[in-house]
Amino acid sequence: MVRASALKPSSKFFMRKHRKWPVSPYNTRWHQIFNQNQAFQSLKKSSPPPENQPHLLLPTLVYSFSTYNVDPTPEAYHFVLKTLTKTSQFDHIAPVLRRLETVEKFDTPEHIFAHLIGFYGRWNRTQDAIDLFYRILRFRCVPSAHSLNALLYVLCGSCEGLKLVPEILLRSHVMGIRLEESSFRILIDALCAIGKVGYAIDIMNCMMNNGYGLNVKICSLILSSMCEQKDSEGVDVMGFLGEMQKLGFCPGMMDYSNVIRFMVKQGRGLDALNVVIKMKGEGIKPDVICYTMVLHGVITEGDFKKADQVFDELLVLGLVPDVYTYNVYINGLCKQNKVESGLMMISSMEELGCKPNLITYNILLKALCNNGELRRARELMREMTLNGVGVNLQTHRIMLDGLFGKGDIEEACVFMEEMLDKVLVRFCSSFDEVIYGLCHRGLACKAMELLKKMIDKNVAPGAKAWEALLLSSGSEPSLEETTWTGLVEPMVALP
DNA sequence: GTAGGGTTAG
Repeated sequence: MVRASALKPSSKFFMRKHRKWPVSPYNTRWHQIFNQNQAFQSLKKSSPPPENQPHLLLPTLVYSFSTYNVDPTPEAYHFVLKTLTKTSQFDHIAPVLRRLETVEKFDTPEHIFAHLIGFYGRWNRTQDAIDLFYRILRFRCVPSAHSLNALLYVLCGSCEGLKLVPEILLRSHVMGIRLEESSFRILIDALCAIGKVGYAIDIMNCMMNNGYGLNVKICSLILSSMCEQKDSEGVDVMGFLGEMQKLGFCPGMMDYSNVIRFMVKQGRGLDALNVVIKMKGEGIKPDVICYTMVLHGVITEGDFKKADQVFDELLVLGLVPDVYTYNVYINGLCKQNKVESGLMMISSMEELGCKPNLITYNILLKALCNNGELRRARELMREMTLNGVGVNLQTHRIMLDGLFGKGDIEEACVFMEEMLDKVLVRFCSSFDEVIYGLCHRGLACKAMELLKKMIDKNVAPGAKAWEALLLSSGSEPSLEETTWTGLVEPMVALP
């Protein structure tokens, strides 16, 4: 057969001129569509405000189309349903669906159901969403993964919903729906989000058994979820990675940084270093973040020689260490008791245009305090303020622990009072130490004074402070009954 | 199309 469009313009003209039966201008498909459009426009124009008169929407639809003597279109129904969902008119949805199901003859487009299922989900009406899904066939609609996915999104939003998934999947099979990659993806996402990585792997395997190829994003997601497992004992990340690589997975920078972080968290710094070696072998240049994590891991393992090698290597590769890298490195120096070298790093960093931050200073302050060099610690604290780096609770705690550790209890008390006046703090175990120390030196009165101040400032004393005070109260005649009740009452109100 | 991911202490 020759299509009209394939004919020459002159022949088309000929056919129109010599048609055997003239076509009625009122009965064409074109005319019907025109009328339906007119009816739809009139529905849109005259539709009542859904907030006040939602019950009038459906009659308006029926009226608009009957005026133009045409059947209502799926778009008109979708318009009415969208209007109702926008204003959350749950009760008025059912009659519209009923008419759509029993009166209309057209095949209802699936997207109408996907939209409604999503709407029910957003309002936690899971059962409504499920019921509608089961009803889809009755609307002369062949459901696909589109509406199934809409329902899966709803179910994956809650633990109770997730439990219903197996039943829904079986039912979908009966309904003739073919699971798509996107459906598997939704399930895997949900399982990873609740930490059920084992099940997520099962689903991925099931997906590949269904003829789908390896999906890089799903692989990465499962790998990163494995790395985030709280109970990481026995989690074989490298084993999984190897298996996936055999199947053609090419891990990227983020995959490897997840693995490195996992190793370092487990205290396996040298394994993390091996990951970097593996990366280089695969032609991926690890970035400064990977190196910083590995440096941290190696230092935690106490292998300072390796740490220096790692630091040199990153420089050779042309990577620019940033404040994180320097902090890790300086921390390593301090662990080796090379505080002077650490302090010198501050100047080198500044020369290289990398400003030391609060953490840099806290690391060095702690090292100085641990060495009993309180005077230099105070100097450094002044210096950091001058450099525009603010102190935090941790800074104060380091100083207080330093003063207390050096046995300078009087200084410690002064410092603690300063903290209570200046620093917003809810709890600080160092305060307990000071109170404990005072009690053990027979200075229970001073201890009591500080405790009162703590309670005034809404700072909760810990068990150690209370215990020390109770034990020393017997030998201290100055602690009267009223003092105790005065202390205990506000304590009850503490968080 | 890109970003994401890393540091003290408790």
